[in-house]
Amino acid sequence: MSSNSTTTAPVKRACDRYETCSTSHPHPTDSGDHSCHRRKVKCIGEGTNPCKNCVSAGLACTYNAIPQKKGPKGSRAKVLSELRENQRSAQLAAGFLPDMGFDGRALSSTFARAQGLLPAGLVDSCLDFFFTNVYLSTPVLHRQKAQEAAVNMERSTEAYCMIVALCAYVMIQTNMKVPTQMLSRPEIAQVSSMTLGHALLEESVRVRNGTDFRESPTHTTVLTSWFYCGCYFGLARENTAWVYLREAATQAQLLGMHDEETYKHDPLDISRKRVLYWLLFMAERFATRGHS
DNA sequence: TTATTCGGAAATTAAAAACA
DNA sequence: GTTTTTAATTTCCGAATAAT
Repeated sequence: MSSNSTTTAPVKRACDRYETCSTSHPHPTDSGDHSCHRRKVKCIGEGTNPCKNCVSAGLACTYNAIPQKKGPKGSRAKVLSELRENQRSAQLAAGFLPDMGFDGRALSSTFARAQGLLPAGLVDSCLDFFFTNVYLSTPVLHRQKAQEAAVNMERSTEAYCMIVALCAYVMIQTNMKVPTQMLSRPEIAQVSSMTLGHALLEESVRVRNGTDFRESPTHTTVLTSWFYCGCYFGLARENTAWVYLREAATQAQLLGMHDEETYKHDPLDISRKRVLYWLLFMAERFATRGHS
């Protein structure tokens, strides 16, 4: 923060990075491919354009990239919850504790989470897959919100069920190829992504049944039901799919998602909630006509 | 020898938590 | 409200490697 200007030059902005899109991967053909940022060298020249490095390399020099936002995202209590969870696991292993829910409630083993079914790496690749392939046609969830839910899933059953449902949806609907090195149990590597998706769907449904989510619906629970609906359609279990669609629509109604005033304070999510609500509304309409 | 690459330390920044 | 802490991104040092 306090750079001594008499002895050290202040850090300047390096000429262009790969892309302006925050989540994209570097693309070798981008004009910024040989920039100081890419080369990890000091951008020489008092903010001049072109900078001296680009001049000597005979390259175009631009400063078009929009920097990403810095700083923590989502809850910061990640480390603390990780420590708590480690301690809990150790005590569980030693047989000192009954299995507790991540919301602090005691869980019967019927509703406890399955261990090792969904490693963090797999969550990340499912999210990547979702936002590069599925999201374009159904932008119902903001990437940053999804990332926050993924971080919170350790301690929030609601976030856990939504993320597991999202992963199941990706695997069932798109038949995403699961990289085998991401699977913590070697025996899982043998099964198809459809089967793994089915297992994840059942896990999410089972764990959610241990909560009273119906009494306090949220955007997350609506999304979870929506993903269940998509999963069951993918599995050709249409009647179950319709039930979850109606559940999602009812929760959305209870939440007041039809009234944009209720979520105008959340600019990050407003368009996603709008899309989700209208998607549910139209699907419900379609369902009513189809069954009448 | 000089040029280039890239691991990672240090600097920077902003959000969350703690405090008054 | 302000301050502190934490966690994220960005810059670019300097060792390793490649090219001449």
